[in-house]
Amino acid sequence: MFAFRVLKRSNRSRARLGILKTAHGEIETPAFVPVATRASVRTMDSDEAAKAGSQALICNTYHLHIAPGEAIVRKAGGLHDFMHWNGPLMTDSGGFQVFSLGFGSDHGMGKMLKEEPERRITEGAQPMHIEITEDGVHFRSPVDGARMFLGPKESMHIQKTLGADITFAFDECPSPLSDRAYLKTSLERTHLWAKQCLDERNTKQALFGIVQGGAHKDLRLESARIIGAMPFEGFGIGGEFGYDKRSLKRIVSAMCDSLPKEKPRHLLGVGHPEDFAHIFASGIDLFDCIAPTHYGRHGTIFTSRGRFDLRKERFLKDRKPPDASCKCEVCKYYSRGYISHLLRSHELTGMKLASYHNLYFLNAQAAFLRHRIKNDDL
RNA sequence: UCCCCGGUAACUCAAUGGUAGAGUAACUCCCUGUUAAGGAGUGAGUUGUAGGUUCGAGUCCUACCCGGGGAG
Repeated sequence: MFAFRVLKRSNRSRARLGILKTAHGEIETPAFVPVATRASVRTMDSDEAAKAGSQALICNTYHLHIAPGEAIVRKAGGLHDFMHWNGPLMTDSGGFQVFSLGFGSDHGMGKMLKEEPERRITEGAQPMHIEITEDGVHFRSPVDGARMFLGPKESMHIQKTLGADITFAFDECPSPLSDRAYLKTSLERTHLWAKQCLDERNTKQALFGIVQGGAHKDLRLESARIIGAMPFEGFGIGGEFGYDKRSLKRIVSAMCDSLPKEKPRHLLGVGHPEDFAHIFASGIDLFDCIAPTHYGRHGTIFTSRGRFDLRKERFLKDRKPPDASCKCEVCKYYSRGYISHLLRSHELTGMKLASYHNLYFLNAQAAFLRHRIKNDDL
């Protein structure tokens, strides 16, 4: 069961309020979707993720295939039972790992750039540790070095076995260093894979196609037109959008204009809290980001007054809560000083408290922006 | 009182008589569909003190100071 309904369109921006229904419950959109790569929002159990305001989670096909393997998850009753999460679940296809374990690893960089790069990856280039072919991608297991292959068929099969409510088509997330020629070839491959994923679809799970195209608006629009014409239940928007932050809003807005209006759009892997308003105003319904847990474990908290690195010594004597205007349990009971002490001592609880606050803060930020759309304020 | 061992960056320790280094901590910056409880960078020293030998001493010699151990 899958349905998406737009409840309200803003007359001030492309923002829209909606409700997405799955067999495991509804999602009020636009919504932030926390990342639970290995079937857990890092440092938290599923109840805590829910308490922090999460409506849905997104797990990863590649990671769960490697450990514990989809067969074990299925025998445990499927992903929902396995991780004791009764709400909507998504699985990402492993397409991002084509980048992160490929060119991303080679060049020691993430998918976002801050300035114009000096070197470019050109057509025909291959990453050092993986091989990208027409059919899919050859990886080596980080566990035992065994050869493994992930393509559209394989990804869809694993995702079916895992049993999330929403699945994603297998794509190539191109490196931000890719030149136009590489991007065009990669895009054709991603479009081909999208079709092959549709051939493997099942009736129990929704399938979202993924739009790519890098920072090139024309390629983005071409991708949105091609993927948008395919019978997906929704669409993921992947990759990067240029080193200038304003280009994200420009490109995402343009893509939302050319994707089917009645279907949900999920912005993949983007979402620092200061960008939420732009993301909403661009017409996005769902988006996920590792930021709350990733930054939390590294000691950075997001607050209404900006980011703070609680590992810094000056926070040890700080008796204030992480964010005075936050309603989360961490801010209710614990001080920056305590969390700082735990983080500086490498206590796992410090990472957890920071992660939990961050997650709550981001979910609350999304709820607040939904409220603003409701009140014609966004 | 004597004997032995030691004293080098904030901490723990390196350095055949030839430019004093590392790890940790500190500080700064970074992290966006998790290769990440991670990464990059910076500052950091009268080598216990005072002499001596030497072209050159953290290193060898003498005295003293401090710490640890042993003998009596």
